Amino acid sequence: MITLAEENYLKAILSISLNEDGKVSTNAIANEISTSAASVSDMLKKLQEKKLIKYEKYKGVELSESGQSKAINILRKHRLWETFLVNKLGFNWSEVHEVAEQLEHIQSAELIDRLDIFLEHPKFDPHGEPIPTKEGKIPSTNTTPLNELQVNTKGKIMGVSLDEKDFLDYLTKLDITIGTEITLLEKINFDKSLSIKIANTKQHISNDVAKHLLIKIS
Amino acid sequence: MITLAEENYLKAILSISLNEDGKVSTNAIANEISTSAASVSDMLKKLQEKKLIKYEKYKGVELSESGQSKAINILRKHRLWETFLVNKLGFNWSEVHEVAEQLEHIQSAELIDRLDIFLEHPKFDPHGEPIPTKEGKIPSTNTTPLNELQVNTKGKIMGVSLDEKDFLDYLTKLDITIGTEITLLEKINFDKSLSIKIANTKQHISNDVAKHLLIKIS
DNA sequence: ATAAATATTTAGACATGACTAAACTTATCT
DNA sequence: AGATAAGTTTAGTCATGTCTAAATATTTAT
Repeated sequence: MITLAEENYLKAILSISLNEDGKVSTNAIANEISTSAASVSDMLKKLQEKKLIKYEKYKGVELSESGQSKAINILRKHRLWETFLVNKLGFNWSEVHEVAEQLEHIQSAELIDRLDIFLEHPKFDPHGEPIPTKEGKIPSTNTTPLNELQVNTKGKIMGVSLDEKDFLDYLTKLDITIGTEITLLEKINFDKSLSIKIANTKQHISNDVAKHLLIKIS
Repeated sequence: MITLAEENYLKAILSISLNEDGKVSTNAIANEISTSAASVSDMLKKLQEKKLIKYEKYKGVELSESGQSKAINILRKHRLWETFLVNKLGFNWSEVHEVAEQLEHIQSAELIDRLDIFLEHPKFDPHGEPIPTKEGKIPSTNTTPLNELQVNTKGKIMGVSLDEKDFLDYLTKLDITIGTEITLLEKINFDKSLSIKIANTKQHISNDVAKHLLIKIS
């Protein structure tokens, strides 16, 4: 059996792996789940014993086949539950993360199969992120972070890559949501901030915000 | 904060209290949650510290106000989730217990409020048991266990007081479900077993089965 | 190439929640 | 009432997962 703590470590390693390539460092994990590097080090030994990761002391870590499959399944559960919470229970997209973090650990394959059917096999969660398939594939989205676009590019917001209340509430205030048409007007070299146009209104956002907006160029 | 283990103890104490009166014994709890009396003894001390129970060594235990309120809330969550699993996801009534045992520990008052609305404020769970109100009341049902009825009484099955797969599957095999009309034909003194009539068919069931069938006399 | 800074691991402790074995309390039987 | 049985608690141990402080390894800078 896999414990709750172990699941959270696998999830953290997957999440870091998806954002950067190469092995995952102890510190990166410690930072991701707000714990000490020492605790991470302890846990990596246990995950290694269970063959859920490939780990060499001081060399960083990556998920094994079975570890990755488990981690992707947790991600699938997380995104399906978020979809349920927003589409069926009427939660706002900024309110669902914490609850989904609990729900993702419920153990029942049958439950997730039925939830998937009940939601009519959604492809994306409320933040536009792709829902991994039952077979453990994460569909790719062909989107680009807004801060990597060239000036004067026009596109549509397909999703956000950060699931944090403050961030999502701010987007809502800016009238930014999934499907919003957006044009990149100007990049400020000094602080990497961006001028954008949304619904014919000019706005200015920081690089920290822009890098989490996923755009499909039109 | 209350831990998962603590929640399970409160739930066990409530469950025993609902079936018999007076204080709850250490052994009864140990039996209910399949653990040792020693472990129960340890935990009772902790629950006492947190003022969730009233406990005197060797004298048994009862829930405090706040303990009872927490326990009833867990029961409410359990029964709402079971309703969701059966009514929305299409599970059979014999399959939902284990999953609901996990879901009942999800921490979010908002989630349960919204689930209750989504399910249109159900009064009974799939086993006919009353769903406690948000205010912590358990509606009474005015039903009698089948084995306590007098011979020749006719009634309707309103619910079952045991949520165990083998039991529920057996009922299904006997064509017994909620709403089934039933007549008590005969009580056998020797083993307390019963002859009953269901849909004009005579059947014979043990006392162990009968005591978990809740009847409204018609 | 070596020193300093950074990253990682080990050692030792602690809290939680479980266990067995032993001791103690309460109830029951003659 | 005294002995025995049944129920309960205590003592000591263990696994999990966390922590801080110290030791060790790796990387970076001069």
